Amino acid sequence: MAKRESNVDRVYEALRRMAADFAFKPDQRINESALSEVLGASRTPLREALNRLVAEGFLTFQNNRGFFCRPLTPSYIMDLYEARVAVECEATRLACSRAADADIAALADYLNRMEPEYQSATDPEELLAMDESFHARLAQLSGNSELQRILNNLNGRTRYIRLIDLKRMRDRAGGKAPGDISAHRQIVQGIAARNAEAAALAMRSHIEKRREEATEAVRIAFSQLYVPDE
Amino acid sequence: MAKRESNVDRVYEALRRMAADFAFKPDQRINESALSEVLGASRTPLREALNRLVAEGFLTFQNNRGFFCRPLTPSYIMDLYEARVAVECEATRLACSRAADADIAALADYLNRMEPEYQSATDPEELLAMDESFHARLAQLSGNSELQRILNNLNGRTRYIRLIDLKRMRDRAGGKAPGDISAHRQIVQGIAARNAEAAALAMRSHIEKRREEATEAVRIAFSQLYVPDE
DNA sequence: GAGTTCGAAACTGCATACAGTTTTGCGGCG
DNA sequence: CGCCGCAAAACTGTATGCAGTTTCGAACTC
Repeated sequence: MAKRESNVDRVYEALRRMAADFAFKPDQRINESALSEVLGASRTPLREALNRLVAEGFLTFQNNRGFFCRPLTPSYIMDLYEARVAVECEATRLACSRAADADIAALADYLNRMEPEYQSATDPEELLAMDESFHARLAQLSGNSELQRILNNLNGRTRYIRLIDLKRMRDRAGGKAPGDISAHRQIVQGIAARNAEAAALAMRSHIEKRREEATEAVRIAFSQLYVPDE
Repeated sequence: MAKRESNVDRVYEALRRMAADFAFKPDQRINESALSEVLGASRTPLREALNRLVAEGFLTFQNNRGFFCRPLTPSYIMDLYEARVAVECEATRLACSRAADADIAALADYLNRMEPEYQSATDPEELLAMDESFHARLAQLSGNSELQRILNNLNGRTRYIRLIDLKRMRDRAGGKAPGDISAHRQIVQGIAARNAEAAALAMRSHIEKRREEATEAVRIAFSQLYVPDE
């Protein structure tokens, strides 16, 4: 048998994480030679991975000038959140009309089991992972793998902003997670009742609330990205 | 000054067209050496382009086995159409709430100017180009470049099926284009009236009608792809 | 004749090299 | 002091070669 994971895959995963976390600063040019040395691979597999990330919207590319980190602007983040609304609301509608009762119940159960952990967690990364997991599971109920794929991509690209947002919340008052899980519960209830409009509406307002928070988070992200170290 | 288009771009465009048109049969393995010779480029840029197409969902990839044409199944096409509903309905809603009157009027005007051409055209490729152009313009009205990007990708991946569908329509009765443009007109009217729900509903039923046709078209596509030549 | 094994051929994965382009930095000029 | 021009350095674009893996087919077994 052979190795299951190629060099390109490894490099791709590393880059994806770096790009999602803005390890490259917005608009920063990416030096292939330097990066290939850091990642322990030659430029050929590195460029293959970079090309994938361009296609996924994590990076940009200019002829004869190379790869760049995507810019970070409020309107870009807005666009991503609006796209999330589109994808997740439709996924919710589809889940209403075709998800199995057992699967809906399983999601509700998941929500219940997670609740204590969710309420007590303070680590933003952990909170975000749980939140993303819920939304991914919900998208699964739609039975549509394209919507799942798109959502996964959008989540990857808003991840950094959402983390900033969660950190901000943690550092201020502690009253955030409770409201959040109730929103999730409301969505699941709508699905369980097979009420597509209600469920989709709950999803929409849930995401739009997040989006408004995110706008503020972008400003903070800016300061973290441009002033940060030393 | 330099050449604006690199070799990779050229190869990418060629491959994208080939993939969209199923010049490779579903699940067919793609031979890099042979393909690089056909396209007049070495394997390095070819592989970079192939990687982009994998990220965009036009091809698949397996470690140590190479690139494959995506499979073609009814459920896959359904997924793409459902994703289109998600994206275009939300784009329509956004257009209602924020497009400039002038831009909406321009789209209505475009529809009017195109109508004679649309009514008289018989070439499926031409019809499809006009249809895609309308939908792309409408997405532009949303002011959301992510939705535009996703729509563009989805259109690329349903392109072949839609062509098959249009060919089928042409070969049967001639009563198709008229119904179509009226649906477009209805959507634009909804936007002009700033009636988001009506416009989105019109868009939804427009695409869902197409989707049902497409399901039948997939069956035809199968026969064309697996039995076809000689 | 169906199934198995094994070696050769074909193909992919990746490093490297070099050509062409862009960027940088320095010296001269206004 | 700033600006232009130019040459060197740095970087990207792509071809090529080789190592490792998979695929194919012929010979062999039952």
